[in-house]
Amino acid sequence: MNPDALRGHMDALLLSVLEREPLHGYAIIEALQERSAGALNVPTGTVYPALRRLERTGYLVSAWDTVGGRRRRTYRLTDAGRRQLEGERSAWQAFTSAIGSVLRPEAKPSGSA
Amino acid sequence: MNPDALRGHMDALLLSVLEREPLHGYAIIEALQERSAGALNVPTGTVYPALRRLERTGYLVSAWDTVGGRRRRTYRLTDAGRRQLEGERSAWQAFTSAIGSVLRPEAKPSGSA
DNA sequence: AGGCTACATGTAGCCTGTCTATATATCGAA
DNA sequence: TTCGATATATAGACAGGCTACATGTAGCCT
Repeated sequence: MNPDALRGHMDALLLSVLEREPLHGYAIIEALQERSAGALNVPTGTVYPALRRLERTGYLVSAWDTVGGRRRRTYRLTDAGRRQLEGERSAWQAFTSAIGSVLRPEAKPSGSA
Repeated sequence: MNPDALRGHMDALLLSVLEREPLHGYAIIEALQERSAGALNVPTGTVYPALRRLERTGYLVSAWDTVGGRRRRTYRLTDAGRRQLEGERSAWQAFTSAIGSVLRPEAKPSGSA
């Protein structure tokens, strides 16, 4: 997957994966892989800064906890984050629809000139 | 439309719009708008450099001509460009499928824990 | 004549999000 | 004691789309 393709869609991905339950960064990366059947392999250097950015913006809040001696920072959606997720979903629809309508190979109308 | 969203998809768009017939830059911008029902408003500062890049790569070739006293640089697909377009199309399918499967709000299985 | 809009191309430089590479630390298994 | 998995974090590179600007023709309106 061309890395540039993700540009501008990471936020939607992260928000979406946190919709059902709070998760920590590492688990988010795994969830992304699972849900996409392996197609989305997002490096930590992308996810961790993105999560912090989303927290700074107010879409997420985080809290530290320790499980089995390991420290985790668990993120959960805020109300603003849920609203944002809805916006991201419709933006995604509009986006794929627009690109799709250009990319779709138009069958030439039968009466060719 | 979030400008970042286009990142990595411009090439596919340009190649696709040139599939049927050669066009010059200005006409390509109009074609993009028409085909996307106004959703894709790509500035000249994006299109012209991208076209040159695609020509440098070998997916397009250009030729100058003059119509009504105005100079135009008309681009057409090379064979490599057509092959690339096919690749872009399947990459687009894979991309939307991957993102879509993450974004799609999963209906919780009826028997909630 | 002057001004405006549409047509037409082009570039410099900014912006910013993703990636690579690296660092740190715990735990369990070999 | 070394290794892989788990877990977080940051610096700096990279690159492509965008803003803003520069240039010029044609045709219309007043």
